[in-house]
Amino acid sequence: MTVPPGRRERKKAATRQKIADAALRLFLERGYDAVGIRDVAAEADVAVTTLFSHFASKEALVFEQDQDFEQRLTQAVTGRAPHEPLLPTLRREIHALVRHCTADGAAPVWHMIDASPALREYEESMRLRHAESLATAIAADPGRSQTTTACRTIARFVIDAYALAREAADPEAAVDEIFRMIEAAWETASPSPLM
Amino acid sequence: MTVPPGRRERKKAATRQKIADAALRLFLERGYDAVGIRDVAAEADVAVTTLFSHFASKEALVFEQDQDFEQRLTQAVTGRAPHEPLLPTLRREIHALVRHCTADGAAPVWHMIDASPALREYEESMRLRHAESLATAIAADPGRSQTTTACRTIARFVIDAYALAREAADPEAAVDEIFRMIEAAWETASPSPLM
DNA sequence: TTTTTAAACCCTAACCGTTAGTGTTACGGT
DNA sequence: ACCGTAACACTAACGGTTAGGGTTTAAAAA
Repeated sequence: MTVPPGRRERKKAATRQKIADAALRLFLERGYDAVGIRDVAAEADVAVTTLFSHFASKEALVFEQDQDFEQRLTQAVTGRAPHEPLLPTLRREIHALVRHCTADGAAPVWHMIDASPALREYEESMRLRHAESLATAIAADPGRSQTTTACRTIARFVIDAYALAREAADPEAAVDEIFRMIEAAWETASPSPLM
Repeated sequence: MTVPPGRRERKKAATRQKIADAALRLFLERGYDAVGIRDVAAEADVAVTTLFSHFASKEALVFEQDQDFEQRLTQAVTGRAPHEPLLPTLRREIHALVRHCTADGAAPVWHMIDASPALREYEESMRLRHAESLATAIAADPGRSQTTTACRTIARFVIDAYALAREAADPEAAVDEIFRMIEAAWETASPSPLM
């Protein structure tokens, strides 16, 4: 698998990267709102239509690689050792993700995101999609008997944990605090106790 | 209070209503995406700029009166009888809101919303704002000692309950199921037990 | 009352993200 | 060597949104 990619795919990847780099550079230099799509295309030396064949929207230029987010969460669920409990696994993963985006190098980018309502909104709707994927992964987990609603609820709560922790004064501690609440909610949704 | 409003304010309110009515009529007739802002303005017989002085965006035309949502939730918290527990109050309110928007008359509008990604996204970002207001209201509740993070978390969970219940097969039952989970989370966040 | 202020409204023209239509180039399979 | 097609370019437009600048009229000040 992963045969040596041909010249074609390498060129395509290079173009995509060139666009993403140009976009990030301009956005950080002049501010997201002050940079137009036409500016980015010119800086990357591509046509506007080409830009949009690589990125679905202006906002997507900023969240270039955040399909990882979705995959990491669902894989944490589906790919964990058998009998390993669900929520500690998710907590560890959220910890890692929060740490990743509160790292020093990422600060300017997140500052830019927080400053733009359009970007905040986009990020939120991204997270909604992530929550749906996560809910599906949780519902498919073997040896589990919660309702569909409970699974979707927990998935939302986990995504909320990420969003809230990012904004908290002490993100790491916030993850733990919120996950204590989620654990309690999850146990309540279990069909066994007192039945 | 509420002195007789002058002619000016009455005219303004009438214009706003005329725009909202025209918009809803056209949207339901032809579909949200097939109707342009210029169409709505023409139907309401106002200038496009006037339309935008009453509504911040095209999507806001659809969610015309949903500031109620925010106020109902925060007032349910701040205006409840002393010593009345928080979560049952919120559960009752969410029940009412879910019932309201799953009522028969509201079906066409919600069908339209579900059919448009732009509207779904807008609604979600609206709910984020609602969650923030609710979190503030909860945090300001007297005789309570949860952390800020816990309050924001619970507020999010409550808003999630609304969103998830709306989409569930049996919305009323879903509200109860999710609130059982939220209660457990809330108790875990209380600083008293086992200390 | 008269005068003044400013809110509500109108119109035109544009800005900006995004897309359709239509070619052109050049890689990759045959 | 040849053909199909993926990647890219160019132009022009569409649709939401805003800026600029003007007119009317309710309401507050004189």
